[in-house]
Amino acid sequence: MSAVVLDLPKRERNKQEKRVALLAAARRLFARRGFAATTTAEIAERAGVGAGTLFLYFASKDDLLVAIFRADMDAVVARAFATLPKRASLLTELLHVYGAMIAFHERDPELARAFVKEMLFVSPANLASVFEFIDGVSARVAERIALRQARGELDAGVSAARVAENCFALYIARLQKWLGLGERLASEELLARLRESFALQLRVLEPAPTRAKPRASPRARRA
Amino acid sequence: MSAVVLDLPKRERNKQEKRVALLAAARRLFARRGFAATTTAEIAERAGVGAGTLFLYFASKDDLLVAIFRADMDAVVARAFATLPKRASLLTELLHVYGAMIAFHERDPELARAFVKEMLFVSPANLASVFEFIDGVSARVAERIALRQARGELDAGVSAARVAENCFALYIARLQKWLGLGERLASEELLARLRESFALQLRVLEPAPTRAKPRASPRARRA
DNA sequence: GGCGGAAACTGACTGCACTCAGTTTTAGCG
DNA sequence: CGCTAAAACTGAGTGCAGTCAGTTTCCGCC
Repeated sequence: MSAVVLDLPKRERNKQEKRVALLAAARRLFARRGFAATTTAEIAERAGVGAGTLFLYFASKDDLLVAIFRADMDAVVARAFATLPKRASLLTELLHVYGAMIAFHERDPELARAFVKEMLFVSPANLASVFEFIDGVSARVAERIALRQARGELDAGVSAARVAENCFALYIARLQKWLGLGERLASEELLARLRESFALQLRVLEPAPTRAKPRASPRARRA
Repeated sequence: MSAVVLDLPKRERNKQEKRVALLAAARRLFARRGFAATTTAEIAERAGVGAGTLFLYFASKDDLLVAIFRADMDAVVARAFATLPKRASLLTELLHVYGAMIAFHERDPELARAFVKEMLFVSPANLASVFEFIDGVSARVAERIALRQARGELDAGVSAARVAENCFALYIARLQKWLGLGERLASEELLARLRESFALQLRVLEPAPTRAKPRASPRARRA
């Protein structure tokens, strides 16, 4: 009866196992049959629990989806930051990261649609997790900005954190519009639009002396 | 709407009347009982049509909500542009307009939540209507920008339309986050955040010569 | 007027997310 | 070890959005 907590109380362990089993079952079924066509009863059965038990672990079917997505997105983002192109511009770096996320969403548009629609309207626990994700991405983006500010390449008088925040907002808005359209637009098109939005936002970071001049930007010159 | 041809073929007229009756019934019931607590059967009954008929006019309950909201928002925006403060800064004008929208959303947060969640994921007809709304607001914002560019107050080398687009994106993202939090944040707080986001985006419009100098912007100077 | 066909309409029905009263499992304690 | 209470679990049940086979209404045409 020692205080060894190595193997947690049986209860806790069971709960963890069930949670994991539910997530795994849901992931498989969503991928195979699609989100809408998968019933919560199926998921519960595959996970070896009662139909009602699922709802002790996740507040809703959407909640479950968000929990799954969150984990996957973490991996996608981590990889994207690990493979940042060398000696690239800030804009290129941003598009590398957000492009990776878009590519991920593109892999399963139905899931992505459901996720993006629900992500801000889930249970408090998952909502916190979503914000954690957003803040995590923004913070790493802010680092990339701050790094250049420190080098004097970018105007240090502008808050890197705020710019990063705005960029995420621009990304989310564009992504939603794209998913809402239901693939009527190629993802390349989305990326191009996002590039424009980012470029416009990032302009505030250009160091004062050189800004006004029409740099090397021969595109995007409509009224 | 409108274009009420005096005697349309009876069929067309009946259809219009039913559509209007459904919208009216839904508006009343949503306002009284709330969105979730109102059933489509109730709406149909109040409108004097069969339960299934509702779905001949609106693809889903959400679709119906979006149709209602769209009309109301039009009025809100029109009024906001009609009451723009005189001789105010662009930022002030923007906050006047978007503030009016936020105030409207605040009046019935449950409806607003449902609307914002669904607006980009509705039937093609309503989706087009939503985009029309977004583009309409952005276009009028762009006008306000262009006007100042013409006067030489703002850098004319930046696309007013793009800036306006970005502003709407920033608004949507902030609004969603706010509604997702479920009123845990005061709307004043939301407005303050939006002001920051807008201010940062609008910086790109500042005329070149004066920009770098810490002009008349004593707030927002954190790392 | 009356006929044929199409468009509009209906409400009983279906399927599914989510609930909850009742049951089983676990943990703490003498 | 029982014993108790609470936590976890269950699956039959509930309510509702959305469907569809069958019915009614409308319209053009002879």
